[in-house]
Amino acid sequence: MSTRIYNTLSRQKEVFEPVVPGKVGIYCCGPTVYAPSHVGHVVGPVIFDTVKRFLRYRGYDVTFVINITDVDDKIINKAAEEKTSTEELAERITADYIEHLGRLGVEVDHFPRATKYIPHMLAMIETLVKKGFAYPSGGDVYFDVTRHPAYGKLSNRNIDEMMAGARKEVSDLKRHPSDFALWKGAKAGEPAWESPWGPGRPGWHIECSAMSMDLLGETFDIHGGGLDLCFPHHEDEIAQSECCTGKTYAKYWMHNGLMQYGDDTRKMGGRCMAEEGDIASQEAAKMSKSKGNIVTLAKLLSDYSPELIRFFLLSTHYRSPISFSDERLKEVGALLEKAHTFAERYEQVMGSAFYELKAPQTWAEAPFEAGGSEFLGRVVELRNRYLEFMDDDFNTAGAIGTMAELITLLNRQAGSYESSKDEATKTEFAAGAVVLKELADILGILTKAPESAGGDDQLTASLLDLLLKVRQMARQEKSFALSDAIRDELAELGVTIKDGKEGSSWKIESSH
RNA sequence: GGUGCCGUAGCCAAGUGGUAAGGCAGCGGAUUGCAAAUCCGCUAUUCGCCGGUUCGAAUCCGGCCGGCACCUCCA
Repeated sequence: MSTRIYNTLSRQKEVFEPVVPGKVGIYCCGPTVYAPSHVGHVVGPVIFDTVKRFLRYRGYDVTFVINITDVDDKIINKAAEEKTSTEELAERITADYIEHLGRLGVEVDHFPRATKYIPHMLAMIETLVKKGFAYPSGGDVYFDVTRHPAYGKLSNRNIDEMMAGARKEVSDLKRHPSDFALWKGAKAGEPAWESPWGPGRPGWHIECSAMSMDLLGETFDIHGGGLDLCFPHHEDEIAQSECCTGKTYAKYWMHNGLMQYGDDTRKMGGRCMAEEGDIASQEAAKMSKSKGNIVTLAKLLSDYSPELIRFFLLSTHYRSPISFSDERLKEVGALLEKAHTFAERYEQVMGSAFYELKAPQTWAEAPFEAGGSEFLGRVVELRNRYLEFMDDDFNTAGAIGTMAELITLLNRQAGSYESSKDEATKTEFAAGAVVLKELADILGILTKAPESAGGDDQLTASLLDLLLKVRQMARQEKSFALSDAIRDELAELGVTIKDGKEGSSWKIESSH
């Protein structure tokens, strides 16, 4: 069984073979920290976290890196606007970002900061200059794209064609219009570091090369990011890295589709956003503002559970664009709720929490020959289909489909046990539930019971229990008008009543 | 103009040569005092359009239509 990855470099799916057997390094381009995170900033992290989880399940030792760009013009401008230092602004936004990733279940091994890697970058730039791939010019240092024959291999472009479409003015400090800055001479008042070419700061792309190679090696496995970063950012990373080391930089390039807001197609997937001065983005911003659909992550996570956001992002194949809307979120939420309802049922049947189940963390530990009954045969079949989907370029949308089928199968088995009270049926049910947990762990969902919106306190719980007791009396006396009124009115307060064979239960629905 | 991605039911979404997964919504049934939850059944002769290749195509090729992204240095 082998995992295949769509590699942007070759524009086809390739069998995944790590550079170092048993180990995998993943680098994902993170945000420029100048404004609060929005939903687009977490698309890549959630996807690549899932890639990490799946590869770990497949037995690899995975290291996952997301960088933080904490030196940039946008940060400088924003800090000036807010009358604070760039350091303070960057720290604050970074903390906000990392906290949100944590809530979304994104497990990152390293968050390297650009400002901590200045010496690494300077060393690289010096090497590039020494080797003749870069040249100093007026306090800046530029990469000479004409010296790199493979320039354009990732985004499938050639420099001459691009010139035809060039629409911006070209700096006269450059030899070729496509040359890009490795180092930028400092202007007055800007954060600056000493360099052989005078005080300045790193260019846009060099940080990713320096940090990824330092943490993952000069040749590493997977480099990810939003589709919008493919050119020029990733193209330039490849050029400068491979010219510097003479080795292959990243083996597999994965690009995720961008988040879209309904009709408004403002891109949201990468670490950079359209400049405010850009006419197109002004219109987009206006449109978004009037629709009220620019959503910060903080706002989003106050309306929806982190788990739902994560599940939503995984419900579409990662290479497709994903549309953000409340309707879509609600739709996806229905399936997630079904899964949690199943978890409750599991607890009733087994007397222990589904969320606490210890499922196999790797493929090798999982008992693939569950054999025997038709039920377990079906479970294993569904697991295999799930894994085939994931092996095929991390098709989470397809995998979720098989999970939905597994839940239906498990519910049926639960019903079968509840009516027969047959111990063997129960044992099989338990084994099937472990498989569901195993598959959910790969997606990073169903890790804990959904948080209810308030009502966690003892008094509320006692009052609701009391209300249910009163209602039960009413039902026994067949005062259905009364019992229904209680149920209806509680429903309006967001409390759902379920009448089961074993008695009634209440549940406070979360806000959405 | 260049490069690339996409177009599958009311909606969302898998499927890349072998005869259309799954979810939401809807309808019918079981269950229920009625509900909720759960289960069962039904719901695309058809995959933007037109040609071609093939025994066979949503899947490959060509053309067209429609949507989107990127085409640089402070995106």
